[in-house]
Parts: sequence; C-alpha cells; structure tokens
Amino acid sequence: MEYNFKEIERNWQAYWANNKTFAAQNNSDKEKYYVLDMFPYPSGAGLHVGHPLGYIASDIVSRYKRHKGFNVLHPMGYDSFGLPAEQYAIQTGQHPVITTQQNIARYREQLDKMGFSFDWDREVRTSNPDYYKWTQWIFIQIFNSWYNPRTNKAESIQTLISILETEGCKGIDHDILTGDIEKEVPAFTASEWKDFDEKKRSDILMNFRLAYLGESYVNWCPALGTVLANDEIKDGLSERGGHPVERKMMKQWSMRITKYAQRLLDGLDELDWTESLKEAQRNWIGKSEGSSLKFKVYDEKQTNASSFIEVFTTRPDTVFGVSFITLAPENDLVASLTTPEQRAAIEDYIIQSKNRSERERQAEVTKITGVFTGSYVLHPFTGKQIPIWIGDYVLVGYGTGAVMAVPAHDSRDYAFAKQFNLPIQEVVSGGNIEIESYDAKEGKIINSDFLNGLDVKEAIKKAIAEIEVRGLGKGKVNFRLRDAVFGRQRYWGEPIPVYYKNDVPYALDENELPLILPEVDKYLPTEDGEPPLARASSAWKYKNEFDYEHSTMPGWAGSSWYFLRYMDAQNESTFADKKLSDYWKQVDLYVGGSEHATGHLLYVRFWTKFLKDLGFIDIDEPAKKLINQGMIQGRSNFVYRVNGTNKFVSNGLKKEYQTTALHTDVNIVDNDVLDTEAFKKWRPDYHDAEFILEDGKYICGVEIEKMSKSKFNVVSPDDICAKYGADTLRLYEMFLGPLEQSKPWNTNGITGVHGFLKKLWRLFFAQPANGQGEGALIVTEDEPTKGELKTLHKTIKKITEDIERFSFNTSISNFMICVNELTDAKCHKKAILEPLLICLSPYAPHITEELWKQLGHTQSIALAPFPQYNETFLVDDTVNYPVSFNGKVKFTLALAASLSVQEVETIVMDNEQTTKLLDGKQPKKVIVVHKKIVNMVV
RNA sequence: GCCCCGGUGGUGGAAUUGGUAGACACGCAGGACUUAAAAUCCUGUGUCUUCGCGGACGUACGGGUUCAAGUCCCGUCUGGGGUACCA
Repeated sequence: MEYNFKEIERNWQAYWANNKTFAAQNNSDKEKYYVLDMFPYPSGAGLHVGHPLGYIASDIVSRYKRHKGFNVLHPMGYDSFGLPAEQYAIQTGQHPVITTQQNIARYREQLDKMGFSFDWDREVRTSNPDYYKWTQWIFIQIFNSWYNPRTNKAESIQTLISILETEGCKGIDHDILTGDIEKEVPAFTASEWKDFDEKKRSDILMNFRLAYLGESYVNWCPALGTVLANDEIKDGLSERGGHPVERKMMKQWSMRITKYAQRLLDGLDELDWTESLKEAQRNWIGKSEGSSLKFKVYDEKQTNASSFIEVFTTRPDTVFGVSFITLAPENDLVASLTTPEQRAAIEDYIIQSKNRSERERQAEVTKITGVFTGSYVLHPFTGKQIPIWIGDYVLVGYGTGAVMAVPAHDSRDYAFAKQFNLPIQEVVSGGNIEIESYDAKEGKIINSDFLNGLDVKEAIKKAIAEIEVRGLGKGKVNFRLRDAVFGRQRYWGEPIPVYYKNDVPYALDENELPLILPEVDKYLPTEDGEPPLARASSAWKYKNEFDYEHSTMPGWAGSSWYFLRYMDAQNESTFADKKLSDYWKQVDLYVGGSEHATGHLLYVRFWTKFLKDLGFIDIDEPAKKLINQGMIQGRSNFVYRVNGTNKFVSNGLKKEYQTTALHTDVNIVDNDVLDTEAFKKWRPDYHDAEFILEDGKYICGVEIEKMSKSKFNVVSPDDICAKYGADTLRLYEMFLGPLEQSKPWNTNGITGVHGFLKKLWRLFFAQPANGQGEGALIVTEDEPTKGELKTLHKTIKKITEDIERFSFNTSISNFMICVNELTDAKCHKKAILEPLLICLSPYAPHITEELWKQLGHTQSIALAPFPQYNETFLVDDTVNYPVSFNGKVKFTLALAASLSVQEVETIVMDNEQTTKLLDGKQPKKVIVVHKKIVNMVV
C-alpha cells in the first residue's frame, strides 16, 4: 500500500462527519475542556494559509485533550453580520444574506479539507434570527439595568426606581451618579419624581441605563455612512476601507462600559494572557488618579460670581504653577466666556478645528493652535488672574474638557505657552525649564506656599487634602476608556429591539423577540440621511403604529457572547441553560489574533461581567488562557522587466539593465526559481516573454509584504492540500516556528515535513521494489529493544511537555527525530509504532487514522488514550561528561551514571588527555556537576 | 514620545531550571541507484586557519556577575507591533 493522502484524507473526513466523532457531550462525568478560536468573519476571498495557523494549533490541543480523557468542546461558527457583505450589496443589489451564505459555504469547504475536529452540530451564525434573538435579549437586559455603586454591580433598573421613589436624587453629592464626571443628574426629591411625566422619567433613567441613548461626540465616517468605535479606526482612517473620519455630535445608542472600567482592569491580573495584550488593555482603559479642581471665573461686575471652570488634574502638586486654563473648542462654557472683542477670533477657531478631520488633527500634533477667550479665572490659592484660552490639544471627551495648564511641568502646556508667550513658573525642582518642561514625578516642590519642600508624592496628597478642605474639588479617578457606541447607521446588523412612543424609547418585550431584520429596496441611507432601515415598508412598525429604532447593532454585539451560545447552541428558551454554562464555565484556551486586544476582547469581558452580575452565568471572565497566533505574512516574488522590452532578467543580473520590478504569481515560483513556461501562460502579454538567465535559471526577487490578491502572493490552503495533503499542511504550519511569532509564508521547507510522513509510512509498509506496485505491511509483534523503548518514551515525554506549553514546532522536530531513529534501527514493531501513532494523531490526524486501522483497529484513533511515558526507559547507564578547561570544552568522557561526584573527579584527573592539557600545572579548582559537566579552573 | 516583543549559520528555527551553541528541516556540494528523470538513500556543510591532526573565533554591540552566560545585570544600537495631545 502506498501513501495516497488524497484518498486517505477524503475517507477519514467523511468518517468523522458521519460518525460525529467530535461531538461534545453535555452530560458527562469527564472533566471538561473548552477550546475556542476567535470568531471568523466569512469574507468573500476565502481562507489563505495564514488563517488556519491558529485553528491548527487549537485543533491539536483539542485532539490531545480528547486523548487525555477530557470532554472537549471545540466549536466553530461565523460572525456573519458585517460591512463587506453590505458594501457588496450596495454595489450589486444582491441581498447580504445570499453573499453571506455563499461565503460561509466556501469557508466550510476549506475548513473541512484541513481535518479539523469541530463539533459542527453547535455551529452558530450571528446573522441567524435564532441567534440574534438572544443578542437582542441581552441588549434588553442591559437596557433594563443600571450600575449600582452601593453594591458595585449591575442591577435591574427597578432597584434604582425604588431608590428614586423613596430618596429622590440628591444630585452632585449623591452617591448615585452617572459615569461622566461632567454630566450630573440635577437633584430632585422623591415626591417630585412621582410627579414627573413619562418623558421626564425616561430622560432621567437614561442617565443610568447601561444601554442608553445619549448625545455624544462620535467618529462619523461619511463614506461608510456610519459611526465607528475608536478601535475601528486606524491612523484616523476607517479600518475597513481606509476612509476619512470626522467628529460629529449625534444621538446614539451607547453602552456604559465605563462603569466596569475598574473591574475590567482588576480582572486582568488573574488572566493567563500575554503580558503585551494585558498591557494594551490597561493602556486602553487608562486609569489615572488625581483631583478635580474648580477655578472661579473672574467677573469685574460680580454679576456672575458663582460660575466656575472645573478641571481634572493628576498633578495637583503643581497647582501653583498654573499660568493659564485651556478649554477644548467644543466645551459648552466657551460661548459664555468669550468677550465681545475676542468673539470673532474664537468663532473662527471653532469652525476651523471642527472642519479639521481627525486625521489632520493627529498628523499635525506639532502644530500648536489656540485663541484667548478674553476672560480670566482666579487662582484658587493665590487669587491671581489667570487667562482662559481654547486649544484643540484639549479633548472635549476626556475629564471636563478643560485643563489647568502648568507649562513648567507638562510638555504640551509648555509648547502652548512658548507659542503664545505665556508665563512659565517652575514649581518642581530638578529640571531646566529654560530648555524644556520637567514632567517627571520626582523632585522637591518650590514656589508653592504650603507645599514647599515636599517631594512630589507627598505634595499630591497634601494638595488633594487641601482642595477637599476648601471645597474646591476632590480626589478623583479618571479613565481614558469611553462608553462604547452601540448603533450603526447600516442595514446588515441586528435590529435594536426598541420602539418610540411619544419620543420615548421602549424596549420590546422578551416574548416579542426576535425583531426580524426587515427587507429594504436599497441598502443605502434615505434622502434625508436616515439609516437604511427607514426604507422598510410602512408595515414595519411596532403594533403597526410606533417606529422602531432605525440603527442596527455594531459588529461586536454578536461576538460578545457567542462563546456561551456554543454551550447550548439549539436552545429556544434561553441563550444558554445555566446548568450547561455552569458545566462548561469559561473557555480554557482561546486562540486568536492580537488585533482584537482593545475591541472584541474588552467587550466580551464586559458582557460576561454584566451577565454574571444579573445571575445568568457564574463566571466573571470569558477566557482563562489566551494565546495570540502570529500573522503569516506574504512572501512576494518579483521579475525584472528590461525597460521598453518584453525581456526579463534574473535577479542576480538585474544591475546591468534598466528594469522595472513586477510582482509575479508566487504559485509559479519554486524556491525563488521561476517556472518560465508557466509564466508565459500566466498572462497574455507575457506570452512572448524572453528571459536572461543565470546558471540556466530565472531567479526571482523577494519581498515580505501583507498577503493580498493584488500582490499575487496569496497561497491558498486548498492548493497545498491538493499537492501535499492536509496532514502536511498542518505539520508544516506548525513547523514554521513558534505560534506567537509572525513570519512570512515560504513553501521552501514543505518537502521536509512531507518526506517525514512518507518516512513514517515506510515504517509500516515496505518500499516496493523499483518504487512500483504496492508495498506490504511489515509491522511485527516482536518485543522492542531497550533502545527502541527509549526512543519511544523520550518522544512521548517531549511531545507531552511541548503540547502543554504550546510549543508545536519543537514537537514536530521531536517526531522527526523519533522516526529517524526508528528507521535507523529498522524498527517495525507494533509495540512501538502504535503508541507513536496516538502521539502524532493530534498533528496529522488522517495518516494516523489510516495506519491505526491498518494495524487492525476498528475504532477511531481519536478516542484512544494518550500513552504515558515511563521514566525507567529513559534512564541512561552512562553519562557523556564534557570536560572543560576554563569553561571551554576540550573533550568528552563516557562514564557510568552511577559514579559519584568524587569518583568522576578522580577518573577525570587520572585521564591522560587531562594530564596532557594540564601540562604539569595544578588546577586551581575542579567543578563536577553530577550527570552534567566537569569544569577545571587553571 | 510612551508601552510591549524580538536580534543565534546561506534560510526557517532549537537550546524548557545558567552547564557540549547551531537540534530538526530547507538550501547547497559530492556520491549511490537509473538509459534518463522523478522518488529514495548515503556523506559533508557556522567563520577563519591548517595538506591533515589540530587550533583560534563565534548567539546585534560595549561592559559586568559567575568555575561556567545565547540564557542573569547595566548601557548602546537595531527590527517589528501597539498606542498617542488622555491633562
């Protein structure tokens, strides 16, 4: 029999599907293990060889854990709402549901070819009403909840209503506040509350709901016709499509994730995620501790004596160094603070900064702009007049949108002060403020009244204490994290289950779900700028009367809870039975790209904590362990056309000509050698191409780039499977290097792993004479030798350790070493080969299933218990001691392992090579590390 | 600017706790089998030096700790990723 991978792989893939070999059991006495891949969006381009990298790793772990006796949950599904299908719909008119179905079918076909052990009975699709019914249900739970600071968790909005009914709201000083320090709910009494009408009550509750409708600045992308979240923007352009983004005030659905900022931060400590990923989340949450501080506005006529500007500062110790105040141009106070003389300049500036896109604003960080308002505040401690400026380096969305500028100790304030000739007062010693600001939190406070002589840390404490005593503000924690915008003005997403009655939004009743996405005539906004859902027929109304919400949910909605749905994918009465979520708990191993660090991975943690608060699940974090697979980059090949001709010159000779580098299809290049005949056929204009060769070959140039169609460097897993088989692909992707590392795809080494599988096959089947015909099964029942047992058990040990620490590349090497050793020993013994097959089967499932069957087994190898290594086979009788002089190894000495340190030393000292190397000198010191090394100091 | 991760042969990479640097694989060179090719197998392959035995050097660079450093510490250079007026 020969190694016919095509037939073998097709047969076993069919067998697994027909026998549901990988179905996870919801009722099991076994310990559970949950392995999850990050939710793929099924794009039209299909999978390239970079995508399966993580899937192969997670599949190896899944299969390994099954061998180890775990009840393994390893599901797959699709995050199938999203922009590309909708953009395609806009261009072609084809309903996104069709595009999505086609893309999923293509994905599935590709995934099936690679032999993954997914439990397909649990597949989910976020765009299925069966699924988004529960996404909508969770939205309603969030809408009907508020964050109770007294219990420090989310609760039903009813508990807030009872508080308002009995206590009312005490406003600013109440312990129930909204998330934003600048927006506080005005005070009212319990009886006032009872007299409020429906609209007023709704407006007040909106300040507390965890899903709320609020006015806020959003990132508006005109080209995509929708708002984007911060993590959907890269370098000021939209991540999808690279379109400009501008800031716009809009009424939007948002999620009050900021209420969870502290818990999201604290939770990171217990997670087994990479440090860099946790750091990214910490930075994104951006906790900073400081103080609020009020500056009274100076008013000559004392008519407006009560008005003030509140700022947030992390450096209250530098308060005596304040030389001006800067407001964000969008700050509400600007209008009232602008003096008539300054009005024109200020208005100009506001218009100018509004029109500057985010990208320009970011690109021109060094360009310092601002305008004086004409007004002043009074310094809270010295009573001095301090000018109020506006400048777009101050962000309206952070803190109060106002800063107390201390140019001596803040580089941005310093640049601003230099630009506009404002005073710079040093209050912390240690720097040279003539040259630059001194921002470090080190040194002694000077020129600062009661803070003088303290060091920075003490001064911060004392300053806050003083601010609080004088009622000027209080110690405060601020987060950089913003509430998450939850609406998109797009068609292809979950409808938000809300309707409007007299301008008051109401959530649908749970039993009215799902709210099905309606049909529309076009996937574009309406003439008056309403989202596409406004195009739905007039019948699409709640109770035929009230308008539904017209925006849809963002991409992250469906993916924020999908890991729970896999536990109970078909349940029609709840999103996941509590009994099952209590069994499966959290994901044990989550594999995916680090690009989700501040998006998906933050949102899914948020929803998990929310669902836990309301008692729907029992876990606090979605994934215990997470690994980021590296990106597989493309490796582009180039040909060099001699300018003005149809001649192509090989890379090594191109300097002698004037050439243009052109991408060529990497699939017609082997080890950087171009298949010139295939090249001629590749495109009509190359049909008559001529080549200038070196050493009879055309050598292509190489560059590492992103894998993309336009660069002709896309390698499809289908092609690799067709040429070498899925087992080779799986092994090779793992063999490339450590999983977390990014690396270019390069097929150069693939013959090595393919050859390994053939070599394995030859341990079972004889090489037929002349390579013709069928080789016979040559496996024997003979007793293995000590050496063979050592090879096997050494391998079992290494492989086990390697899988446990996700070092898949080294385990492949170890398999190769094992097969090389067994080949050299001419070992065809069942007692050795059988356990070896089990070890290898997570990596190369098809060939091992086939050989397992050939050994006479009738059950799938996937269910066989993983072999245990036996330490007694690994013990060496002799140790090869390297003998070194001053740390340099000169020779080795094979000695019995049983020898003591003293005995080893004696033997080494008596050795004639030692005598020769010592050349009559006495060593100063002899170090013998037992069973390791001998070192002599001379 | 700040944060994180890297830098080892011609190439991908190995060395898990400081203990023979370069495992395994590719590539390359030579050889066997073959009419030939493919497939397969064998030998060699860090650099310099030597006819050879051997010797010297060698993990980005400069220091340090240690009997012993790719591994630990300090400094520098460099590549990649993330993030950025967050007060």
